[in-house]
Amino acid sequence: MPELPEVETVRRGLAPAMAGQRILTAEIRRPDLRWPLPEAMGARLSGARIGALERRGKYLLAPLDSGETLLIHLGMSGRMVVATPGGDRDAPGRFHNAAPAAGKHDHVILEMEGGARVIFNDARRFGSMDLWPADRIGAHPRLAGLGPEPLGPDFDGAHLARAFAGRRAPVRALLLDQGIIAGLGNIYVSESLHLAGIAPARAAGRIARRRLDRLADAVRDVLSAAIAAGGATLRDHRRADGTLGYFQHDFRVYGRAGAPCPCPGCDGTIRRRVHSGRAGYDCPRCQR
DNA sequence: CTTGGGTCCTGTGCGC
DNA sequence: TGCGCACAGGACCCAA
Repeated sequence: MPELPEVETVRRGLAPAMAGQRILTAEIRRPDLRWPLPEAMGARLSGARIGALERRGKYLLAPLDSGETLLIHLGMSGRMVVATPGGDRDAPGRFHNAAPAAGKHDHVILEMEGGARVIFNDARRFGSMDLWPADRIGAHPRLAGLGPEPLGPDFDGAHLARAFAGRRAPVRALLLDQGIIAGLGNIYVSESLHLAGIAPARAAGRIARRRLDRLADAVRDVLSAAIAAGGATLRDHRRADGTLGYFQHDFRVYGRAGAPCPCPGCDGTIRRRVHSGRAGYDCPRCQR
């Protein structure tokens, strides 16, 4: 499901229930995710107090007072759902009774000290969790190779120029590379390239520096707007608090094949093209 | 090193 | 209504 704006939205939604709170118990209902959950994860989480929730690219990080950091990746279909005793909770599962039933794909359930229940649900199980020493969290195999945060100070046109130099791969493919820039996925790559007026298939290393500046700006603008909208909601996905993100209504090209290009004065038609198994969207008229 | 393709898994929506 | 198939927001792994 989630790209950077959705993960950031999840982080903000989880913070009230998790940040500064102690985990009373951690129930592991299914350990075989993308990678097996770490040894004795339930015991290592139980009793630990969580610090401030953080995000790096598409990863959520929850530092614990045990000295370990809980690392979470939602994969394609992963969700973090917060259920509170008095409140309700969106599907799957319910939390109305004293003996709540777990949803079908609820793999990890955290009972928080404050009474909230935090559930990791992931139908496709492409998501993952890991525990890693906090003082070496940057050396985690999944984090060590990540590129800069697109909304941080290290990301700009100059960075793209360095990363793209000599590369003949389509710019679309390199923007999806988390080692070049952390957090973009299929949606926001299409959106950013359209906003920047750059064709997805263009060889990355042959894009003029000035246009890379524009691309960097487009990435930041698209991500910022998406975060402000609470991320995008496709299908039945919801935010941690059950509300819906609404950025999908602002998509310029994603999922809009056949629709007119939203650019003022452009009479192009959005098209859908499949590269290496992934669908991308662009306007052949105003993206060059 | 770079590049492209296959793969993991389940659910959903569409056309017939 | 049922069935089969394409497709889904990720990213690793491997062959060329």
